[in-house]
Parts: sequence; C-alpha cells; structure tokens
Amino acid sequence: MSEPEQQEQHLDFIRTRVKSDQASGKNDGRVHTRFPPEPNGYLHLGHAKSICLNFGIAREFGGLCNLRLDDTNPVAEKTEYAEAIQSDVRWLGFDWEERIFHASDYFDQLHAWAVQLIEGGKAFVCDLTFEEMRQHRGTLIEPGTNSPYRDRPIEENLELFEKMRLGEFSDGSKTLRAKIDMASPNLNMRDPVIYRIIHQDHPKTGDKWKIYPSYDFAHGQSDSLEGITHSICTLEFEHHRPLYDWFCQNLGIHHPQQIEFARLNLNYTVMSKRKMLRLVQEGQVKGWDDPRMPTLQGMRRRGYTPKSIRDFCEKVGVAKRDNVIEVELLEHCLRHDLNLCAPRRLGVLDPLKVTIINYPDEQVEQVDAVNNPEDPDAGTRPVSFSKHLYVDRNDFMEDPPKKYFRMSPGREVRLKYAYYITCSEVIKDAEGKITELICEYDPESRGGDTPDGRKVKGTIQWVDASSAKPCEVRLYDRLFKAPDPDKVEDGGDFTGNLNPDSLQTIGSALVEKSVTDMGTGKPFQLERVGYFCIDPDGQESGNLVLNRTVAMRDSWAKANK
RNA sequence: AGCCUGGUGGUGUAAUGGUAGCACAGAGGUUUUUGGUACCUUUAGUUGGGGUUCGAAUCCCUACCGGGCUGCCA
Repeated sequence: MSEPEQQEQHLDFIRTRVKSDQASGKNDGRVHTRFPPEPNGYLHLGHAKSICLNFGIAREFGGLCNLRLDDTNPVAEKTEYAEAIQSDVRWLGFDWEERIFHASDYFDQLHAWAVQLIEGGKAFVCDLTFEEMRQHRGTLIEPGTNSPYRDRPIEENLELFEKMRLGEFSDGSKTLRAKIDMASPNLNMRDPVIYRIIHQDHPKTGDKWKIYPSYDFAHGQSDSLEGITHSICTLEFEHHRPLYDWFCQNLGIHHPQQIEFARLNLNYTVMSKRKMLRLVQEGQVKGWDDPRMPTLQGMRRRGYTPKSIRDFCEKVGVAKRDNVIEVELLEHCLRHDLNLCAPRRLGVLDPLKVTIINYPDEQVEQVDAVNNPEDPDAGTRPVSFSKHLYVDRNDFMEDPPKKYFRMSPGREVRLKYAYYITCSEVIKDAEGKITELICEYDPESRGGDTPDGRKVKGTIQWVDASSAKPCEVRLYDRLFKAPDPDKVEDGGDFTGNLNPDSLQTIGSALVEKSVTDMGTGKPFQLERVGYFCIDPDGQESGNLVLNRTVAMRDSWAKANK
C-alpha cells in the first residue's frame, strides 16, 4: 500500500523513464533488465551499484532481471571469476532464479547474424593489419578512409568469413567489419570490427570457435535475444549506443533501449579492475579479498553486511554527472546496520592490568551483560568478573585533561555491567611505564548502580584476566592517503598515494571468552571500540584473528584533534 | 581541434515554468551503564553573462569549467 507512495517521490532519471515506458505500454508493459559483467575479474562496489539498480528496477516494476556473463573474449576470462560473480551477487541478496545466461550461449546465432549482414552487403572481411586499420580510421577531427577491401564481392566475403571460422587464418590477419560510415564523427561507427580471429579455447565453448564476436556485436543482440527492455550501462558506452541501435535495426530484431548512468567513485580508494589488479600483483594488498579492497569479497571479509551495501547504493542515487562519493556515507550505512544487528561483547585492544585490592582473592562471579541495547529480545549473557582484570590503556590517564571522563587516580568510574571502581595506586616499571593499576571497588555498586544513586561520568569496558581470550586484531584504515589516488605529482602513479598505515596489526588484544563462539565473518561490536568479525585466517592454527570492520564514531577523539 | 555529454551547499541527490528539499559530512545541544545510539537545533547551494516570462535551477543564446571518444578490451 505504502510502496507506490514511496516510489512516487524522487525517482531517478532511469526509473522515471522505465515508469513512463511501462505506462505507455511499450514492450507490452514488460520490464526486463540484466546485469552483464565480463568474467575477467572480481566484482566491486561499482558493480554493486549496477546490481542494485538492475535488480531493483525489475523488482519495483514487477519485472525480471537476468544475470549474464559477457564472455566474448576468451583471452581474459576464467571460470573462477564467473563462479565468484555468482556467489557475490547472491551474497548481495539478489536472485536471478533460472535466468543465468552467457554471451557465448548465442555464438551460433551471432554467427548467423554476421552472415546475414554479409549477405545484405552490410559487412565485409578486411585484411588490414591492426596498424593499417588505425591509420584508415582517421582521427577525432578528420574522417577516416575506406578500407581497400570494403567492396569485396559478397560471395568472396562469405567464403573468407567461413575460412576464418574454420581457423584457416592466423590471429589478427583478418577481421569482419560492419560497413557503416568511415566519415562518421562517432569513431565507433567507422566500420567497426565485429568478429576477430582468436585461436584460443573458450571456458564454455571449448575449441569450437576460432573467431569471436566483439562486445558491440554481442551485447545488444544478447539483450535482444533475452527480451531485455532496458539495457542499463555506464556512461562510457554512450558512444556505442548508435552502434547498438544500428545492429538491432539492420538485423530487424527486438530493440532494447540502452540507458547510461555515471559509474560510482569513492574517495580514498580506486574503483577500476585494472588498478586493483596492480595492487594484487604488486603485493600492496594480500589478494582480491583483502579487507581493505573495495571488492565485494574484500568487503565481505572485512565484515560489511549486504544490507549496508544495498542501502548505500540506494543513497548514492543515479544520475549522469560524474561523482565521487565520500567514504563517510558508506561508513554511515555500515554503522547504521551494524548498530541494529551486531551483538555486543567486551574486549580491550591494549590491555592494562587492574587489581581490585578489596575484592576477595579467589572469588569469581558472573555479571549480566546486555547483548544488544537496540534489541531487547537479544537478552543478556553472563560474563565472569574477578579480582584481576584488564582495561584499555587509553582509558587511564595519570594526569588527565579537563573533559576526560575515564580513569585517573582517585576518580571513580563504572566498569560496564559490573562495579564502580576507583584507582588508588599506579604501579610503574623501571622506565616509568605504567604496568598495573591498583583499585578499590564498591561492593554496593554491583550491576553498575549504587543505592545512593551516585553518578559517574565514565563507563569503561574490561575483561576478566583468567578467562579472557588473547587474539590478534587487524585494524584497517583507508587504502590511500589522498582523497583522489590518481592525483599525483609528476612522474608518479596512484600507488604513490598508498597509505603505508592502512593495516595495523595488534598481537595481544584480549576479548571476553564468548567471542570465540562467533562464527567466522559474523559481525559483533566490541563495546566502545568498534565493529569486528572473525577472520578465516586463524582457523587452521586455532588462533583468534579479528578484523575491525569499522571503528565506533568517536566524538572524544575528534574533539581532541 | 571535431563530436558526444554533464555543471544545484563540502559531498551525493531531488525539485522538469510557481516556497530550492533530503541524506552524509561540519557546528551546537538533550538523553544515555558504549564519549555509541536516538532526538533537537544550526551553518552552507542553483558556474558566469545575456534573453523569454507576471515568475527561470528548469526554456533560449553565449562564455567558462568537468568528463568521454582515435582497441581486433568490455
């Protein structure tokens, strides 16, 4: 009921168009989109925007969305990538049902259409080399010149194309070109290559083909065959639209509408496969799923939730102008979701020993800790408390500044869910480094309140020394130190802007015992510290390794900058 | 240089001839057993110049600025 109402406001330009097409009865009111990645790498946040757009539009308008692997070039494509793509789309929360297709499913039809074009005098086999073709193409301001092979008789074209198909020519020696207009201001229309010779096996079709269709000859026709109504792609394909239209028209087939939108950019990171590949190859990151990478696999390992990414994609909007989104928006979406769903636990990154002198030596008790204040149904859990504890080193200052609420000598603070304590003595080593805090507790304050209603300004987290689990914690910061990694001094490239401190490893953190029960990759909050999840890394060694997904917002730290 | 395309607060995105709105970020505050969350308040914008109109972010002209295009990649 309320759904159409919500859609009424703020439709982006693509949805506005889809809506009007549907209203006017175009395509019999059908809406059918597709997400068509090339299986030559891993999906990243930019793809997520496209996935959310295509699947989202289909859902909102009662239509369908296909998953299509655009596998027209066997040189770079691998089954490994195709599988990762499917896993990532599913993880993001979308379902293509039985509609997964491959451009290679259409190779026979595409070939037949190429023959049809030749027979109609609209395509020809060209013997120009790569270099010669470049020279004939002309420039941005000058028209090109016709290939000397352009007027080859139809019969000869048919014969040569057949020999190309049979593998009788070497790679690059011949191409099949559409016969359009060498003087067109749009370079894509200057007799584009539609089939090239590639003697390489294809992951799907094996050694059946020695010739493969180009993107331009495959994409629109694949859309057409699948009955796509709106073919949504990024801005760089704008100049290809006339070609897309030309093939549909000249082949006399169903003609989907191509619509272009601006791709997503995020500051402090890179969003191109090419650059990510370099980071992986040069060992700047540990792999495609490094938690610092903007790949879906990296974000997943880092602890991002699918919902937060979908929410982000919705919030960035869809338009045609170039954009750079601030990471703060992504982090906002992340924290917003995590705050609602992540269970709370206690942990200290930089442990400082605390001994409560007036607490019975051998006593151990269980205090109740709230699992999630945002979700009463999450209940509570028992956490053990005893004479020997650890707190975080940055929660104590011997000589605190004015608005510091945490521990300092003589100031009473609350150990969350446990007792009020007051530091009475600071113990240091020979170098003057604080090694231990001697404190006194108020037995009346169990649970965190006192009968006299006395208030404390500071509440800090802690762990019980005997039961806490040691773990390794990986803290991540932005991958690049510059908002725009591509903006470099002369002679450098984007790798010069890498942030040397993007990964900080803490070897000796302590977390409450129940953290061990969290499954790998499941987000939880270490109260006052941030959101974390268990990394697959410590699995085999039996060690506990945590990734910090994102820190808590910290207005105290910000105020002290 | 030619063609295509786009310019709305710091960032992103609405308003399609009729009150420039929303979100993030920033600032201030209230609540709080997370310096979290939630809530409240607040700063800040139509690239410049002409024109049409009672009225222009919106239509026209012009200047300026950004992006894209010379793969047998997608």
